[in-house]
Amino acid sequence: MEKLTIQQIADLAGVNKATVSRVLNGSSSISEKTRQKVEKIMKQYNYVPNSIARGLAFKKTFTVGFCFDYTDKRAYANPFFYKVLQGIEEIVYQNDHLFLMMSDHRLKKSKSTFERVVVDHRVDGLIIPNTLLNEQNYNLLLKHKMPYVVSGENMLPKEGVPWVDIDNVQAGRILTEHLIDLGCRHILIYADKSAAERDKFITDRLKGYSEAISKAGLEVNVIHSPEDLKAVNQEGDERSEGLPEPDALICCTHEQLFEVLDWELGHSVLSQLALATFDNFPISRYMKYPIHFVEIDLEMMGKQAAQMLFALMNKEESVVRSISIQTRIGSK
Amino acid sequence: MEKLTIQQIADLAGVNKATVSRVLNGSSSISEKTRQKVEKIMKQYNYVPNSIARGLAFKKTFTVGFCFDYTDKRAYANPFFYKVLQGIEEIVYQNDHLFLMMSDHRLKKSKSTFERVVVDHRVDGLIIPNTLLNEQNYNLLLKHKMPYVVSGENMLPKEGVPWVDIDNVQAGRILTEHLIDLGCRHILIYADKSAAERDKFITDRLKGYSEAISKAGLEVNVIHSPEDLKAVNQEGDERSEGLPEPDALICCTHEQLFEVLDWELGHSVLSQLALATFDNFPISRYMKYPIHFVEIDLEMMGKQAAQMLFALMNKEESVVRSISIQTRIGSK
DNA sequence: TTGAAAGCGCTAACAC
DNA sequence: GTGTTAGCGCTTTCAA
Repeated sequence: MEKLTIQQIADLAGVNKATVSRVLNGSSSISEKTRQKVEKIMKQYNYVPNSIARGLAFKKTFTVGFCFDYTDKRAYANPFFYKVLQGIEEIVYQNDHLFLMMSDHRLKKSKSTFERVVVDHRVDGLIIPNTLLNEQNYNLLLKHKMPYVVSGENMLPKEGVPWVDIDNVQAGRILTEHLIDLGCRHILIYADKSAAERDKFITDRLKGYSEAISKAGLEVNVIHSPEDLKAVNQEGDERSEGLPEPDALICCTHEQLFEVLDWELGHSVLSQLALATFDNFPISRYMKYPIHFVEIDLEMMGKQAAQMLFALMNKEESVVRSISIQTRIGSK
Repeated sequence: MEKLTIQQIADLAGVNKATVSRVLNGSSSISEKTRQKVEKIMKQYNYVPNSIARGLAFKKTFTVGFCFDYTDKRAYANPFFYKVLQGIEEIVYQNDHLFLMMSDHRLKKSKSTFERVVVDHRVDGLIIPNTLLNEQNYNLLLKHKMPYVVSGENMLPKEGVPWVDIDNVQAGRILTEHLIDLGCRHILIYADKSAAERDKFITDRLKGYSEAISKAGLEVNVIHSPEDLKAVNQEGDERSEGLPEPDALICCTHEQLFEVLDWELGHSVLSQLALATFDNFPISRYMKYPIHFVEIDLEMMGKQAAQMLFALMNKEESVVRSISIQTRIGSK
C-alpha cells in the first residue's frame, strides 16, 4: 500500500490541495460543507499527511530530543534516567511530538550526535543532562537558536539557562531528620571530596545534612572514604572519652553506598549502622542491610523539564526557567 | 546564524546547486577542480545539508527507530534493554543514521506511537521487542513495507520474521553444567508455570537445564513456587530415604530470584543453596547471598539486530533472518 | 471560500 | 562534467 499524497486526496475530493491543507491545519476560512467532504475522503482512505514534507514547509520536525550522557555512569547504575525519560515522553506525546533519543557518541567525521542533531535541526527542542552542558555545547545551542532545557541544575556560569532538578538540599535535610526521628544521634555522611567538588548535588545534599544536624544540636561528621568508618569504629579511646558511637551512615550517592558495601566485605561494621541514601532503586530490599531512602519523583522531573521545553519552543512569555522538585521519605 | 541552503553554497561557489548536490553525494561525474572548489566553500561556511529536505527528496529519514515496551517489567528491573540499546546505537551511528526511541504509548486520537511512526514513515527501519510483535503490529509493518527486526525470538506464527535473541537453551545448559562442576548434585530450577507458557525463553532455559542434568545422570527437579523450597527442605523423611539434599537453585528470571529472596525473608533455607540465574546485573554482588550468573552479551545482541536491520533496509540479498547469541559463565 | 502557483531545500533525469 | 528543470508533499501567499 502506497501512501496517498495531499494531491490525491484533493483529486478524490474534487478540490484543490490547498483546501485539503486548510482542512488539515484547521483553517477557519473554509465552508463546513467542503470540510466535511474532505474529511470524509481522508478518513475513508486513511490519509496521513507526510510529516517530512510538512516539516520542510513548516521548518519544524515535530520531534523533541533527549541527549544521553554515556560517560555518566550513574545513568546505568540505576533507573534514574529512564524514569525521567518516562516523564518526558508522556509530555512529548501529549504535545503530538516524537522523541529522538541520542547518546553523546562521536560519529564519523568527528562530529558528535549532539552536534549533528543541533546543527542539522533534527529536533525542535532538546533536553540534556547538566553534565553535557559545557561551554561548547552551550554555544552551539545558542548559535543555532535551539530551545533546550537542562536536567539537573545548571552548573555553567551563564545566565538564563533553563533547568529542572531535584531539591537536593531539602533531600539531604529530610533524610537526616528522618534518621534523627528514628533515634540516631551520631550520623555520619560519606561524601567523596573530588565528587563533591565536581557535582553540585553532592554539595547540596551535604548542606541539607548539615542544616538538619545543626538544628538538632548534633555533630556534623563527614567522612571521605570507607576507611574512615574503621577509624571511627575501632578507636575505642574516643568512645570511652564520651564520644557517641556512630549509629547511622548517609551515602551521598549509590556509588558511595556500593563502595561502602564493597569495603564491608572485608570488615563488618555495617550491622551496627543505619544505612541511608538518596533515590531508591528497585532491588534495594534484597540487599544485605536495610537501607533508608529519600524517594525522588523522577518522572515528575521529566515532565517538568518537557513542559518547560514546550513553553520555550512555543515562545511563551515569562517561562519559569528553574524548577526544584521536592522529595520525601520513602514509605519503606 | 541562519543555515545556508544548497543554493547559497552554489552561488558562492559559482556553480549550479546540482553540482553541489553531486559533491554532497559523492557523485563520480564531477571534475576534481570543481569538487575542491565546492568543498572549500562548504567547509568555509560550515555548510550542513538540511536532512529534512534531503529526506523528502530521497524519501528517507536517515533514522532508525526502537520501540520500547512499557508494559514489560523486565525492561525496568535490570539494564537489559539499555545495554541492547547501546549496541544498536553504535551500529546506527556507524551507518550515519539517528535513533528515534519510542515507548509504545497511546497518543491522542487513539493511535499508538508505534502506529504513528510506522504509518507516517518517520523512520527507515524499526527494532521492536518480541513482546510487541502481535498480529496487528505485524500487519501494520507489512502494509507499510517497513523493514524491522525483532529483539527476542519471534513468537508469532509467521514465516520470515527476522529476529535476534540470546541462545537460552545454551544458557540454561552451561549454567547447569557450571553448578555441576562446582559439585552440586541436586539442582532445582524455579520456573513459574504461567510465565513458562508465555515466554519461550523460559521454556528454552528449562530445556537447557534438563539436557545438562540428564547428561550428568542427575535428576530434573522443577519447582513452581518458592513454597516448594520449604517442602523439599523440611521433609526430612525424604532425605533419610536416600534422596540427596538440594544444593543449588536456578531461577529462570530475575523476578523469580527476587521472589525467592522475598520469600526467604520469612524463612532461611538459602544459605544452604547455591543460587543461580541468568543475565548478571550491576549490584548483584551486594546482595545477601552470592549468585551465580550466565553472562549475556546484550550489547552484541543490539549490534546484531541493528546490522540485520540495515541489511534489510539496504535490500541485501540472502540476509540471515535469525541469530542466536551464545552466552558464557560469568567470571565472578 | 476556493484555486493557482510559488516555495521549503534537496535530488535526479535530461540536456548541452 | 555541468546546468536546467521538474519533482518530493506540504504550506502559504495572492487572486479570483
